[in-house]
Amino acid sequence: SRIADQHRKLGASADWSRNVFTLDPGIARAVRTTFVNLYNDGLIYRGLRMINWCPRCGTALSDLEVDHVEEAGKLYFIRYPIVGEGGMPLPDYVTVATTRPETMVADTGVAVNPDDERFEERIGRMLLLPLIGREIPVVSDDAVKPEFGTGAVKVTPGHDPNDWEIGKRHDLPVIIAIDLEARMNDEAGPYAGLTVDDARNAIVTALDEEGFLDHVEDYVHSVGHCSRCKTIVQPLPSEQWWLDVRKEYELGRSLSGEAARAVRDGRVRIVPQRFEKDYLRWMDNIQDWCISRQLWWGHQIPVWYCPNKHTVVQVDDPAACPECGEALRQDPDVLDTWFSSGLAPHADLGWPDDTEDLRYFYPTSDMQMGYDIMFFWCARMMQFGLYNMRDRGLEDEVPFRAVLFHGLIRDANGEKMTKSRGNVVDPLISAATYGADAFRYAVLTGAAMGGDQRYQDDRLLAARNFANKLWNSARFVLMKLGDRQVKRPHALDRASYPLEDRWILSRLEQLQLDVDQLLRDYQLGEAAKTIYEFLWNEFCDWYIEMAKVRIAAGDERPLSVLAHVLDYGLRLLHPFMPFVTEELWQALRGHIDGDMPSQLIIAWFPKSGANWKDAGDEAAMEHVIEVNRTIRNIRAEKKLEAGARPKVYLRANGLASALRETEGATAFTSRVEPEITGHEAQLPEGEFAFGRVGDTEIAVALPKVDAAVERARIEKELAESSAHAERLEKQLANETFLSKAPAHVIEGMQATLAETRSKVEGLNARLAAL
RNA sequence: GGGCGAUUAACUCAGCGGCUAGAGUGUCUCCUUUACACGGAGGAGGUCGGGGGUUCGAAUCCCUCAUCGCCCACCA
Repeated sequence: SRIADQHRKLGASADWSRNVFTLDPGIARAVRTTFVNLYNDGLIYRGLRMINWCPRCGTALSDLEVDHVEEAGKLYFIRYPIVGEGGMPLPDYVTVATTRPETMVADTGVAVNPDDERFEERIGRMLLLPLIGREIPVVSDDAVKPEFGTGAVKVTPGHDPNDWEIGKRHDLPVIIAIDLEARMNDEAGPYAGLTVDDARNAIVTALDEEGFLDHVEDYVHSVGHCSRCKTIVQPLPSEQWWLDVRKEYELGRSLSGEAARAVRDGRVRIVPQRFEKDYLRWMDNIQDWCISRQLWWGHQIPVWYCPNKHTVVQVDDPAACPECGEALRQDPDVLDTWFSSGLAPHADLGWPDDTEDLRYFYPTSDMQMGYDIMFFWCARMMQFGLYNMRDRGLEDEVPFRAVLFHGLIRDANGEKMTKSRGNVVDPLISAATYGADAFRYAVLTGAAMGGDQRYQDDRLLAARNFANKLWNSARFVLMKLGDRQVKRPHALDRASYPLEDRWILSRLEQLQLDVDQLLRDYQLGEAAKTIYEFLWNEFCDWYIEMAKVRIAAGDERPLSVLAHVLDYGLRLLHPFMPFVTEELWQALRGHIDGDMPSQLIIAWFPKSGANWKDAGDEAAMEHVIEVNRTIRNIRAEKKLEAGARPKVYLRANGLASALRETEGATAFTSRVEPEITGHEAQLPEGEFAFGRVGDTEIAVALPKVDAAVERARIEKELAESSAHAERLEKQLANETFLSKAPAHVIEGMQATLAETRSKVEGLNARLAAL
């Protein structure tokens, strides 16, 4: 199918051998079995009730398939004359208010609130229905709100759900005046044959001409539309099949009750948690579900009738009526498609059969869907799963442990994508333009979990650039590997590795820890972004650049680190960007000695043992990076020639060894000639630009210095640093802060303050020297 | 009528109690340096919607207002 094709092209790593289709025989049997069980438990019944009817689709709809849209309409106030002795209308009347005057032809009563003094004497009297001439009674009913309209409401049991209930309570007749095509029928007398809209106009005009129309007010109210075709739905009484979701099928257990309980007691985790409230409110207030549809496509209801009014409800097609042997005719209606979808997790695994798949894979760990189908799908899977799996003794076993609700993708203007608007984006076109991996990454990181996002090309572009960056970095690693096969670096040999190796390996461990935690929290986008940042900003920007120096000098040890970090990086990124990572990994796998299966997709996912984790190494390397940034910053500000290789004096204390260890890298990546000394060392004669990182003083030799520009630069930096130091001092002088804040926060702040103070000192010294 | 979400750099979005608020795109300067110009180096750009409160400390928690969006509801 088209959608399966899209899923494949976007890299969904599904087990396609277990692909199922709604109308597959296995699912059909699950549907029938469920129906029959629910029927036998008395939860499914056929009944005449108010339904939502779509005149265009020609079918009943469930409440969920009706969209309520606010519309500017009118409230019509109509006078219904009171009938006196001998059936003559009196000059007195009751005025009712309605938004649908055309339904008055089917009125069979007028209702008022029993406590409404204004109508006390009217209750029980008869009214003469204008235009039609039928006599209808005034009844009293609690459902009427005295403060709305006139306090009197016309009762149309045939065309209004409320009135249907009122009518039942007062034994009012039901008149149906609107047919299944939304046209007036013979009950509408002179208006028969008109559409609902035309009838409304004609009736209002007639009422006005004959003096029955009191007045008209503007009124905004919501009108139900078919969610599929947007046609205004008609409330109609109709014989349909219903599922009673509140009725107990066992002591204390009902479909909605169990589905709500599973979430309340945490057996099912809803992510993000805020959707839990929506789910529970809906489940707690649920009404019977109209499950029959008058459509040609779907699972036909497994109910048969014979001419002698016998009804057969069973899973397998019956040959003849078991009671009288007459021929049977199957109910022509089909089930709401969500009835079968709701069986997904267990029916897909073979239920009602006792299959190995069902035993092994049920329940599903994580379920995922857009929040817009939470009630349609998630809610039904919960209900049916808990109900059906009782036959395995799993009455408390949920269909899935967690359900993730993601947001919707909107167009660049934030509009919902719809076929009618024509603003729908074909994911395959995006994938063809930017790559499926880029599409996946962009969509995954485009919004926080559960939030909607706008489809913007620049997000795709950024993701595509990342794929390209990854590709090129891997190309570099492979090029340097040549035909070598390397062993993974081993933490026991850590002392023999230089700082940058220890650093990137420590960072890689941290990445694994971070990704693991993020995935546990279902922060998929954050996990992807974290990997992106590691690979680009740490691996590519620093490690590869630094490794080049040693490789150029003939040192082969960085190759093992490069290969290992790339391997783990690809593994971590694979779930997010399966295509590039698999492709690159295929090229890489032969170069690493160790557990390298035939495909990345089946390779284990890295999980940190924290063997390389070393805070000291990370801090030292961070220092080196900052020193380099400062040097480059000075280069840029001083507008030094790109090809110039100025002398740089680094006067350091604590981190002097780290700087020495990475001296070659500094020389290469920042294009300078560094000289690392202690603080006591004297600078040679000449002009310098100064910087400072921690307790490392940086002096970049310059051709000549513009004192004014240098002073301005230092002053700006001084102002920022002083302000920062002041804030920290103030905070650290605060007794309450010191007593209440956690120790690590205070220590961190003290360290920062010390660093900031020495920076200020250094800046002041340089300013004085100028 | 209830409920939820959003409001952070020019744009699209992260961050959701702690150390000078981040990313991508765009923009400015420099660089065709031997993986990558779909690139590299550096920079500019934000009183985190308004107002109040809680706290040693708030973009982050509470209240309130505003604007936008969504969901639910038998709104004659």
